[in-house]
Amino acid sequence: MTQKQLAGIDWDADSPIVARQLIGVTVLIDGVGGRIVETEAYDGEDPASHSFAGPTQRNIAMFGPPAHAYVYLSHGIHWCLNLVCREAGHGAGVLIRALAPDVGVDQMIARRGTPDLRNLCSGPGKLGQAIAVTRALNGLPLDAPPFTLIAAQGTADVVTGQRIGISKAVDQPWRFGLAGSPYVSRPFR
DNA sequence: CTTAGGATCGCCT
DNA sequence: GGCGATCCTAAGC
Repeated sequence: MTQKQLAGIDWDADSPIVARQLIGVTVLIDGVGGRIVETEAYDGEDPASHSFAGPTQRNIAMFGPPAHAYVYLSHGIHWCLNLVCREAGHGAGVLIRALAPDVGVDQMIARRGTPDLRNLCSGPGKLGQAIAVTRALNGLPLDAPPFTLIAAQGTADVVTGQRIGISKAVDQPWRFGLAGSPYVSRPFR
């Protein structure tokens, strides 16, 4: 399997396309994780994106090859996971906002400190804590350990909405979710 | 159920 | 020095 076909995703496509395709894909770090139920798309020409102002030391991974990870620290507290797409140089990526906890649930419960399944991975920061996202993962390829990606089974029923927690390009409907999932960070409307 | 504020630190100006 | 692709808690309705 070539990297561009990893998990059945067209990694060279624009980030909204990839963000939609990622719904239902299983992502694991060291064998812990689950099915992606919520994503957000970002792009180098998108004012809300970290990559909008061009490459910097922090966001350099977004300008690297697709199917790699971009990890950043949010509000000094939360490590958040993005998957890079398009060709190198575009600064495009997809923020993983929520998972359905499937594999290694006990470990996720221990890391999060709550047994509430809906509270384990329902948000980018929570998910980062649950599956142990760290700065060490920044720039790593997704087709090798500690990452495991597994293609979605069948067709996912995807809903769209406004991205959360940003102040620019608020009208861009680049948030994607699995319809009816109890594990999204906030309901779609 | 909705809103408001604090925590906390690396990055950019 | 200011600010954030967030989360948690507390208080108000």
